[in-house]
Amino acid sequence: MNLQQLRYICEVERQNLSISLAAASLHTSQPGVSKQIHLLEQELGVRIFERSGKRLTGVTAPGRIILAQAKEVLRDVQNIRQIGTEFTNEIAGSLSIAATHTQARYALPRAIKQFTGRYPQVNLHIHQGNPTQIAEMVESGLADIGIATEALALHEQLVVMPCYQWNRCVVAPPGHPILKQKTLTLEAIAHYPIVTYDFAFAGRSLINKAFEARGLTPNVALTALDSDVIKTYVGLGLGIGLLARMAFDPEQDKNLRMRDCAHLFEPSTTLIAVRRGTFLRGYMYDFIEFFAPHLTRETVDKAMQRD
Amino acid sequence: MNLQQLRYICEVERQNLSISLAAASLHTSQPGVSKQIHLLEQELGVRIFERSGKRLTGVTAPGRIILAQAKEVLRDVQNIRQIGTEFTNEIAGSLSIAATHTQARYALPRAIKQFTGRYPQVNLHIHQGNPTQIAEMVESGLADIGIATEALALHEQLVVMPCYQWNRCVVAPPGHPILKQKTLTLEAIAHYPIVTYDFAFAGRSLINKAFEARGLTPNVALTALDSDVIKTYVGLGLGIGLLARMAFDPEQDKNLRMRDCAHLFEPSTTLIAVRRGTFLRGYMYDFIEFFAPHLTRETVDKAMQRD
DNA sequence: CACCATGAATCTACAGCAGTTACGCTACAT
DNA sequence: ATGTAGCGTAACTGCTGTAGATTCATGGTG
Repeated sequence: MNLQQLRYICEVERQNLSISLAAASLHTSQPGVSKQIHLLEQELGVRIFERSGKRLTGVTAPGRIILAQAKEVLRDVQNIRQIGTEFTNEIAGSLSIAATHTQARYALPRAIKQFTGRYPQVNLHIHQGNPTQIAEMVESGLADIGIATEALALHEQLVVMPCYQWNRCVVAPPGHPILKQKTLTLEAIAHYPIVTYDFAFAGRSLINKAFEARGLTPNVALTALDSDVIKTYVGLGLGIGLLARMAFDPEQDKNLRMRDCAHLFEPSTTLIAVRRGTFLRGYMYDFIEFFAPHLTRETVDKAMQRD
Repeated sequence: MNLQQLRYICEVERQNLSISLAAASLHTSQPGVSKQIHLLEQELGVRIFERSGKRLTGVTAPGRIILAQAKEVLRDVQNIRQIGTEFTNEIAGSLSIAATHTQARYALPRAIKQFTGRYPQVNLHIHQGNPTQIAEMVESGLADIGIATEALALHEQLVVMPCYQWNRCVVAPPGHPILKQKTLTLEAIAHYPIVTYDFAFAGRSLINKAFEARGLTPNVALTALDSDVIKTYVGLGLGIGLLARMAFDPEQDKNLRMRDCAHLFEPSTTLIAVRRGTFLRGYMYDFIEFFAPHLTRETVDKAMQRD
């Protein structure tokens, strides 16, 4: 058994069971891949792939387990490489962050600015996605760090740490009656058409819960995937917006007015996640600390230990 | 990078930084090992071993991390091999159990008997040791399963599951005054010289705690590493024995008499441990279930998932 | 139903690398 | 000072993995 063989079977699976595609993507020849896979299957004494004639048609039961382990091995090998570069060149490398739109747009910029100032030689990649996609990106190693408010805690492979709490606000065009209410209530909000987040995002479930608890059924006119879309439609007079407090910037959103409503909803906690067992470069620890100052290197290490 | 190189550096570390010994133990030549290690160091760009001239004198900081990861890789590779044999030949293989003397002598035999009846083709190894050694054996992969009462819970890498509870008994030669007491008390026990377990073992700390709680200082005449030694010295009249209830067998220990004292001490829980992330052969699940019937395959899997 | 396109296995030739043996060099002990 | 244990270097050998050409199996299509 060798690492090459493990790479081959993983790539073949990733390429929908095509040996030819896998060979191409690994810059090698199709017969080479074919042969190595056969050798591995022979050595282990089990078929990894199901075949009908000469086509690969599926993954066998043992194959599934073997593939999972093989991925584990390859990740660990990748880790060893990381360790090498970390000690050779502490300030260069790449950092890949997966975050939701709201995080990327409103929470990340400050940390990113600090980070690029400190580590100009680190290539930065920000992937945007919904919380589930973010969890998957971190799990698969496509992203080093994931930031979101939901879904992360469900994944066993992730080490999840709380960053900060936040709550919501109501935005409306100037002069809207909701802005004149003495005290803002859920009843008042439910009275108008609402523009807010899609279900997959930003604690949308908490919003619904609050209304339900009061026996109210809010009139949600439009759900959007990000705060900017919400604000745009509120600006168009489609209704009042219900969004993350941090997503409102009085400087920029001059065409809207905001009222805080932290007292109406449970606060949400933004989480940061890394894959368990991954070797974190020095600058990754620093980025985490820029983003959430209480998450020092020691805190993060402890969380990863605890698991 | 390849698996061979990782094997080499691990073995060199294990052999106290001797390349020659590592080469011998891996059945290859010294220059081959030397060369591969240099190649790996070159590829990673960091020295793994510290050298003074041509001698290896230590492990560098990055080396320590790399070695840890390398061991992880090798274990996972071993796992893949296990998966192969599991599906090729479900009933053959080997099972290595690490247990304390008391467990091996009194608790294991029944499960072992059932096991060998069911799986005659599985090679069985029982390693004896103190709880700390047992934990290390399981962690390093030297043993598949560890059974002990203490120390296991401290290791992060282990998945620990409770098996059964037990308590202690007093043994003494026939006619000893302690056997005639109407009700057995700690005071009565403390009145005689005691022969019991060494501190590392079998909830010895619980014994001390019970006496301290009553302000008693027991007169411990002799501490032993196993129950049989204790019984031997009690037979010689050195004092009364305080040992695990299951370690007294009226059939065999005809020269001694026993009094249960479950009411005097907190019960101890015997634990079973496997290394997290290890692939368990089918028969290993079965062994665990033979030993502790409530630990079904599902229960064990869940415990390993949870971590 | 025949034909074709696609994709995997087989065969052969070759290149590169791991492993071996012989030898030189360095550190440390006596 | 000298011997010895132990690592590195060099040249060679053999094996293993890779590439290219070809053959074989499958499934789709007119």
